[in-house]
Amino acid sequence: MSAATPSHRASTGERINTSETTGHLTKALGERGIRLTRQRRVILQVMDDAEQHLDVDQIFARAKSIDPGVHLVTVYRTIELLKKERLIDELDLLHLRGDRHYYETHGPRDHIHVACLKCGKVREFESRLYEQLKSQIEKDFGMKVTISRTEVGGYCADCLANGAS
Amino acid sequence: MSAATPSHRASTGERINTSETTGHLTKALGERGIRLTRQRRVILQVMDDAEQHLDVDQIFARAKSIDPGVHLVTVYRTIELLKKERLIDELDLLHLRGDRHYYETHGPRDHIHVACLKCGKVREFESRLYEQLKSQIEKDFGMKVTISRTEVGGYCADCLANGAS
DNA sequence: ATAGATGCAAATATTTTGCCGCCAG
DNA sequence: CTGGCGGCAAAATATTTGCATCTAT
Repeated sequence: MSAATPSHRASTGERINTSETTGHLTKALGERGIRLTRQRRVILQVMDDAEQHLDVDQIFARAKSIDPGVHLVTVYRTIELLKKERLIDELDLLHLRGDRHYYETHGPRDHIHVACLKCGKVREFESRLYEQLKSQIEKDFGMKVTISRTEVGGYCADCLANGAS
Repeated sequence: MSAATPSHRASTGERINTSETTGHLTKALGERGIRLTRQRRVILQVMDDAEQHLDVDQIFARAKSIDPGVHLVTVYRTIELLKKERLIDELDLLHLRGDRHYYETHGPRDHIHVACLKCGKVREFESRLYEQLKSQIEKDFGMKVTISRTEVGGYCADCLANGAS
């Protein structure tokens, strides 16, 4: 959490899924009085259990393997719902692999996605500087910031060592 | 329309097009030995003259009004070329108005796009903090950062005054 | 019971591709 | 001249919508 000793997450962006996180999305929707259908429960579980950002097809595939009766359209509709409720974040990862979108549960702290343009590895990064930056924007513009997304691309240490541009 | 008057650009992201910028893209491509066709010159001019980020259809419309013989496919192909040459940046503006992409010429300094979720106004923001943040990422990961995109959403001073959430 | 969700198919929207004739260098 | 480029149509992707049916509360 300090600038000098940054608290970025594990190297490929994995998330350790502790028991506290399990069922988080389901619980959150329930508390808001939103109907929990069988299909929704499955999709929410997939999102909660995800060790990293997933695209729509990945979510669909995992959901289907739990319950074959989940339709792709329902995945889209549920994602839309979760976005509206601000429970998940949407990423593009700089369109590194085409224009698809990726989703991940909205954690307690915003983080930056850092992608290697050569090997495609994506890492997460948190920094007090990022929080300061958002505060500065709020102050300078007199606005309330509710969403932010930062994606950074470049060449990672490994790829540089192997002679990337 | 204005909050404080800090060190960022004009309130709706306009760019004053000085004579130094004119023809910048055309010149850059020429110097790289890339063929300058009639259609490309038109599209490059549109991008250079743009006072703000444009989507593909806007670029197409402006190009057609200069030279009706420009095809949409050529716009796509030229944008792809410019992206590859790192001469333009691609934005999504947080998918505020759907999933279309916006493009703008890559200026000398990176800037952040700040969008109001209610009125849709987009402003630009530059900060030393942002440069520091990128340096911190480079140092911590031992990587070379070559692209970065930050998009922030919230409610602007005007909309807050008019009772936005 | 009933508002709201899902499934399915079809519609949209956006971007890419194959092929051939044409033009910038 | 000639290899890359643009036009056209069609394909590929990605996402949304209409409507009848079903279900969580």
